[in-house]
Amino acid sequence: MPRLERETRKKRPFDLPQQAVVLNVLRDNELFQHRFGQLFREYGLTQPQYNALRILRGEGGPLPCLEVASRMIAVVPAITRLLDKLEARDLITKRQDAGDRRVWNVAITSKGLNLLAKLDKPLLDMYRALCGHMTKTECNQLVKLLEKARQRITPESPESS
Amino acid sequence: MPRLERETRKKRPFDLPQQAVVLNVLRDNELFQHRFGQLFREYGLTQPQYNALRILRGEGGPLPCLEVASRMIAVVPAITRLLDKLEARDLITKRQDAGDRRVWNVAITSKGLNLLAKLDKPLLDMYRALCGHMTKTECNQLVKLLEKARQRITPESPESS
DNA sequence: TGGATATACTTTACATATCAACTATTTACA
DNA sequence: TGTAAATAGTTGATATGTAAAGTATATCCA
Repeated sequence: MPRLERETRKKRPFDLPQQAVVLNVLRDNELFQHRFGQLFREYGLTQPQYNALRILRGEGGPLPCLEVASRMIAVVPAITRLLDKLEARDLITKRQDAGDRRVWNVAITSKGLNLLAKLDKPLLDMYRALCGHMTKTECNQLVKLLEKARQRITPESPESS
Repeated sequence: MPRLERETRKKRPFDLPQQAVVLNVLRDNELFQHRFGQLFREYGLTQPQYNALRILRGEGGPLPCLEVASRMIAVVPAITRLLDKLEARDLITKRQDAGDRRVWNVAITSKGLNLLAKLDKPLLDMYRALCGHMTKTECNQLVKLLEKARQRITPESPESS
């Protein structure tokens, strides 16, 4: 019996190889997310909060709220509340755009940058702890296949099927 | 620039191949979950609700609440509410165990089975729509690598590091 | 046999995902 | 110009993930 079916004590085999792909992705994700969630919480963050901050750090400057949302594959209303909470903790700033007053630009603060910096090393350690038993070649191969697996799905607008 | 970094407009390359693995798993999962969530909602279910029902159908008989939780990698309090809601909709039954009165056994009802049956074909279509461009060989290889990737993580008790 | 411990949940509280509906502002165009 | 449509974001309601604390029952063991 393949591994996932044994782990979940599933009685029926997979109907399709594609089904096995999807369910195994979901499974790995659950396990990974659980660990990362624990780490982030030690630093007073949740995963989505961390993601938003990391996007802003990577950008290096202000971004419109919806741009942050699209990079996170977050549904729009979720971003409003998430960013509001980060702003309330002074981890980001949120300012109305001068040119288009519908737009609110958010940027990471130095307090936010400091918090992220504290997480950099523990995160690298976590990556190694979770997947350090895989060789670089295996990792690259797995990444390539994961890229191909999501090829048919538009990343920018998940709702456009 | 590797694909995920371009998709998310990330400016820095990955520090580790293991990091790329984890982040690509999270990415595929987000995209997959989004699509499946939409499908389930058309049938009045959420993903966790569907999972619980599928576990009970697969089992073919009653299971203790916590057994359902462990197969879903759900934290315990979440299961209580989820199962209560399914019971309120008559999709499952929940009965106190005669031998051990701490235990509540849940089982899927015929109404629950009918609902799941309606989803079987759309789900197979979805698997094909998402990953149908991958060959069987690629799927199997990807599954093997995903299994290896989670090898170090105990599936039964995610909290036991 | 009785008290400490373990087990199987439940309850509460807070954060996020999701949809639907709404506000404010801008753009397109007749 | 002025009205319809599009865009950017907010608000409200329901469901789940998570931790912490509580309840009921069972088990261990001195």
